[in-house]
Amino acid sequence: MTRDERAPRRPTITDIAQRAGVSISAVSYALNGQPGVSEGTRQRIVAIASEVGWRPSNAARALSGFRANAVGLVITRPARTLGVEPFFMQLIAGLEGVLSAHNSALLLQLVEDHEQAIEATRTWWAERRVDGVIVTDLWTDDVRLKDITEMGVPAVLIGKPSDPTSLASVWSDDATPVQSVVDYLVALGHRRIARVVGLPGLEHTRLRTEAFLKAARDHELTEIDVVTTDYSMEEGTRATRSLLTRKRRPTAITYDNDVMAIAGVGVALEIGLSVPDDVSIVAGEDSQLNVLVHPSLTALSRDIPNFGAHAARVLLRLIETSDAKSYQDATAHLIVRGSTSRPKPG
Amino acid sequence: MTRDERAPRRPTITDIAQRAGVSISAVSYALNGQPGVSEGTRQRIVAIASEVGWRPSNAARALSGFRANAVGLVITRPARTLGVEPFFMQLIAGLEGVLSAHNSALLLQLVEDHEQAIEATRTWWAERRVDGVIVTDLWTDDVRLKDITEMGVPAVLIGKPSDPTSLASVWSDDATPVQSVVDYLVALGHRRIARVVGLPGLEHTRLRTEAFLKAARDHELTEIDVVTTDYSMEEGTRATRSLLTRKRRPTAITYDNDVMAIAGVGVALEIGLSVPDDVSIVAGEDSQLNVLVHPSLTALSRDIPNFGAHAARVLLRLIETSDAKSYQDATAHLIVRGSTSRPKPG
DNA sequence: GTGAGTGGCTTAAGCGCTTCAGTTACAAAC
DNA sequence: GTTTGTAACTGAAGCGCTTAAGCCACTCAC
Repeated sequence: MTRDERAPRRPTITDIAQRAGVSISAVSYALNGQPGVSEGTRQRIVAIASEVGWRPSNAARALSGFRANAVGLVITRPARTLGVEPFFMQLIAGLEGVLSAHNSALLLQLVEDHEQAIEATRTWWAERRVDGVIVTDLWTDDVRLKDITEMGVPAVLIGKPSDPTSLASVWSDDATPVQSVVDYLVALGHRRIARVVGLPGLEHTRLRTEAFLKAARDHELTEIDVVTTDYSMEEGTRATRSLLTRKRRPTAITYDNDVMAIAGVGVALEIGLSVPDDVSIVAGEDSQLNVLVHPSLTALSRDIPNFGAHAARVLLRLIETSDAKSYQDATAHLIVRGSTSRPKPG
Repeated sequence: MTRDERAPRRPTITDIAQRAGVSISAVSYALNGQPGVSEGTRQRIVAIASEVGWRPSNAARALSGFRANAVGLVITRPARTLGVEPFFMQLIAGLEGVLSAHNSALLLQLVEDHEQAIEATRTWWAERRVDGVIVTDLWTDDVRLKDITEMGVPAVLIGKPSDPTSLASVWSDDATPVQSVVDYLVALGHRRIARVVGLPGLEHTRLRTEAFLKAARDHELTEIDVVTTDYSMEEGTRATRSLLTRKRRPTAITYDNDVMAIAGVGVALEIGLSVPDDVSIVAGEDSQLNVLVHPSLTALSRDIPNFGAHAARVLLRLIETSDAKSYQDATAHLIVRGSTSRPKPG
């Protein structure tokens, strides 16, 4: 296959070497800041390089034992829940900032299930397209961790894995925020609290639900409920409808994300209940969506871009030094807005 | 720099050649489906390759004149408007589907302005990290097109460029949908219609506004308004507030995206106006957000993943055959929901 | 004056793959 | 039985870069 004829041949270090009258090694040393060339020669070479607009060929660098200068992110979510979830875009924004500052590219792939995710990761790593990967949406007993460990690909997990692993992770405390939400609702006077949770297999779903149950026990709440969904609007709607049409409906519902919480508000209105008078709503993830709607939603907030930035930093460090150090990010905090209040007496 | 010692050395075609007792060329031919090996040998080689888990080194392939097997997408949007905009995630999902089926990776970069976007593209192309790029958010007289054309990087534009260019584009008719929205609103009885538009520099903003003005002339509407924003929720709020507090406020407002339309509903409620009784709202972009809120929003809908898929196909074709063929995608159509109705008489 | 550095450079090997130009063996053609 | 042709394979160059090893002054210590 021929190269692209339209574009003029891009300059290589050979061209620079010729123009400078030195060997290509000298050029390589000069351009990489390695010792082995005099300061004068280096400057001459650098000048020529920038004059001809030279850039290193990533393929050539990667081939001679260096990095691919890229990290991979595989997102495993059904396509329909993806668009509206601001989480991933924010995470990507955070990752990106750090990566591009380190001249690393971000490879993105969206897949439907874990098997495809593993396959994508395996391909990337086997083809040495990436130097490492970011793994999101950890499941309890996640099958991927074994594969990833075996592959030997540097990886940073987003979230705390359920089992001890040698893989590095960037995580934040899932239990405390849930606890504080329950404390808050109980303090307002709520006794019937329900939780609409995301995908049941996810480890953080488990952690949060556990924390919820513990908090309920602490407060001796007897009428609590946990409904499982897939994070989608539709299931948020379904879950809320089922909760709010019970004989003794909850006076407060907390959701694992923002999209479902908003769907929940819609259902309440549809049923003729007012938020927050008849039912208080708490979103488990914060985004602009929560302030976009009326009433604006009380939510657990985290700085997700920052979270992503941390993950990127840990991964780059891991790639660079093979030194895996997990990092605990800030804990989500409650932002009280208009969707929560004391329950109506009675 | 040494290779990663943790991982076992990955198999290369040399290993396969040894085990099969043939030359590496034979292996290369066999694995690429090229003529030059007998069927028996080919099968033996393929068997060994899959047994040892061989995958081609992307760097090596790229270096020997082949592709990088990746395409780049630079998204130029301020970070804060990105998270909530479902558009890009859907576009990415569409791109991704086609790309990964063709074993091409997607490189993603988020930048703040056009200069950074050009720089990112230039770097990717100069380093031959990508075989082509997708260009979104075309501006009127977009400065990038000249650079991109000069670079010679295969590119597909999302949207119709304002000036004739040799670059391929995937676009949909922007004028007709706007026209149909105005027709619809006028048919309902609206005479005072406002439009809240996105970034003023964007070409499709210009096209739509032009279409809006033309439609208004056609219907002899004298009290129309166009307010400029940056697509963000905040500016949507600001624009709506300014429109709805005028002495003669519009009875219908159309927005260039969904996020601002939702913000607009919020403002109406805050002012004490009812949607759609006092003011009808139309969102210019459809997503699940529109059905998430109450009332659900009448919107212009497009199949964005499909749009992305088309763009990916055109780009791959362009890369493959240097044959640039623009593609007109389906025109957005109006989906009537609860946010529009006849204006209150008076 | 010799030996031992040392700075500044070059040579060459090698990363994993593709591909062009042979080479060999063997069947078909005459 | 020689030529011709072709299928099946090998050799080797080359993609652009890094880097170990070598070479050649030249300086400095003794």
